[in-house]
Amino acid sequence: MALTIRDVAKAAGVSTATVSNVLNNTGKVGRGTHRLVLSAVKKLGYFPNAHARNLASRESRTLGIIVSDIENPFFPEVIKSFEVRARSLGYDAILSDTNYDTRRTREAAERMMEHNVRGVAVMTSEISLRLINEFARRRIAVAFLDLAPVKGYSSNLRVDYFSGMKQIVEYLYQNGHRRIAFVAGRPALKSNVARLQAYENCMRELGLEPGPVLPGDLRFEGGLAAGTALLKMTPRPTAVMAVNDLTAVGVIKALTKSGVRVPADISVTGFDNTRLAEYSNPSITTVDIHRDMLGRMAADALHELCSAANPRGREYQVSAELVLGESSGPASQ
Amino acid sequence: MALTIRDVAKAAGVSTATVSNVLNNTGKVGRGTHRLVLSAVKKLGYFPNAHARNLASRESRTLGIIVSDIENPFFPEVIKSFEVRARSLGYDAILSDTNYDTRRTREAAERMMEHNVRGVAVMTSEISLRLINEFARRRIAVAFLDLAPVKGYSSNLRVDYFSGMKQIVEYLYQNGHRRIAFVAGRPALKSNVARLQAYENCMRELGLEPGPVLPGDLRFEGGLAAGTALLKMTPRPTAVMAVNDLTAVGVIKALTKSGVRVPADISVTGFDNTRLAEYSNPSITTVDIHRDMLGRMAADALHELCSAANPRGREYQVSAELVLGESSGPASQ
DNA sequence: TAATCTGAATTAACCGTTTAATCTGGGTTT
DNA sequence: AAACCCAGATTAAACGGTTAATTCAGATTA
Repeated sequence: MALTIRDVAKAAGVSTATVSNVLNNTGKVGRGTHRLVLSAVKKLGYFPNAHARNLASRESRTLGIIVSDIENPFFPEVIKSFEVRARSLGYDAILSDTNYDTRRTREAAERMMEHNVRGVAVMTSEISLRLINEFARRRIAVAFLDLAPVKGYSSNLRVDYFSGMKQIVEYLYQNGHRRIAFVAGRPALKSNVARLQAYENCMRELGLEPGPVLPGDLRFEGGLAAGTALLKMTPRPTAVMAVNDLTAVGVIKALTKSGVRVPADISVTGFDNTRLAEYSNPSITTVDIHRDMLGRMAADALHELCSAANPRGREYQVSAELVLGESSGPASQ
Repeated sequence: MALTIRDVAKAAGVSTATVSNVLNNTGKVGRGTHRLVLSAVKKLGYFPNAHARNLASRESRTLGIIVSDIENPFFPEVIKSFEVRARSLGYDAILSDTNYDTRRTREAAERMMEHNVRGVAVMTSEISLRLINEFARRRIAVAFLDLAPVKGYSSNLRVDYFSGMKQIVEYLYQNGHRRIAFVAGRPALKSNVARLQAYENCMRELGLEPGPVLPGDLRFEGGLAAGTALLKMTPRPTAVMAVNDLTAVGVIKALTKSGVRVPADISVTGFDNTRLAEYSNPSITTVDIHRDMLGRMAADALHELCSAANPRGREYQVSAELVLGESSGPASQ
């Protein structure tokens, strides 16, 4: 059917092993032959079959990444930097999306095994313990996002939510805010819980009573609902911290629709520093958690686990940084 | 290393061929044996190696999709529906991102060949004719987005920009707008040119002079610059049509920052109906081009090309539909 | 009863690479 | 000149599946 290494070998008048050695730069081939083979490759327009390669070589050169929702603006940047880094480390990268669904998560994990990945970055909470163990059994390296305690063959990327939340709370405090509400996400997600707890701890550290805490869903709609609920509260909070940017956008939308001004009447903050924070009107005060670094570190973590002789999982810290926008200001008296 | 079909065969006390036939549901295996094999598969936790499968079976069951930028909010939804459809048609799907870069586009195309895809959806303009021909030579089905004339082994998905633009222009016209500016995208992209031409034609159809046309880049920054430029114009347009939503957001940002009210002073419209249009404050009047349908149709188009005995490329139409938001209204006098 | 048929299983070749083991022949060493 | 080396090539056995060709046992038919 398509071109094979044999065609190239024949065209160059050498054996397939020689062609393979040229393509893999093993340094076992003389200069003259090397050139000869390369020119045959180019002339024929030959590309090696990735499947045959993967099958024949002892070690797989594929990394996988599983995210919950590619439409969530948090992920594309992570995915991109993961792929770029993976490629520059010599890996092929494959992506699966779970859509927050348990069945799809299982299918995604199975796909990773079918594709014989060397390692996989798991950036979703829906994954079951059974699958995690299955990865371990197959000696597939795993990098979790805010999920697992570090075990033998898995590392963990820990976003420093506490520091991020602390920066927001202190900033608001310095601007005179004392009643600071929080719009949470679904407690099923570990990272949502971590964010909420960080908020509560930071409030207490400053001698403030946490709350009110409103339920949300990480989505625009949840922010809208929370914003509407906020309007009915007495005394009304002077600031609202949302669990992520999208929620903050919803809150702002609900508030401004009712004639409440942001930030003159209420300050609103987000989290994640997605592009949305910048696009929003007013732009959102938020926390940058370096998503590109996150993707890169995931690839690095997997590479480290894969290449170490006696791999030990590590804990990676991803720092967070306050980014001021137009959605926050001094507390209204 | 990992489990193979031989392990399963041994555990079930049958040959590998039987296991293969069970897994592929060829219907050549008796009921009893079938059950026996399945239980062995389950007990061992076996998953077939996708590479070996792809290599051994004559026909590849993989489809690829190449997009220019996964961070562009236009694409994630397209990718998602493409993958879902591909999977339900029995294909594995792989994704590559070109980052608007020619070299990366070439690498993406090569990756598709290396992975021996059966067909590929090309949703970027940077692709070269040489690569397109290479696809044809290898009998790889191709589905283009707004790009190629239909040839033998490729189909084309044509978004009805004209209808979309017409709906916006007529809506603005009915609301009293006569001076309607346009913020374009980079002319290197076919779809940008199509949008611009549609705008110009629609204006002329209504007896209006097209223009001014401002340069943009499909990005927030371009919108910002265009918005700033607009403020200096006399007579100032009463409405601005942006080439996409992101640009519209930038335009709105620049205008409101200078105290110009949207839509009271100037109406602004976008295109694509990304979630951004909804999140924006004010929300954006835009055109929905059914991105989920786009992804699904791409997969369908490829499947059709792959499965037909004598494949003929087709032209697919993707309709467009006006979605009213808060960013537009009657023309200021 | 012998011949034939048929459904269900097996055998073995093949898919396109990699790679360990082997071969080859001219240059060094003694 | 015989013995030895070694860089540079080849040979052939995997890798984990699929599938056409083949075998086999039991049921059907003449």
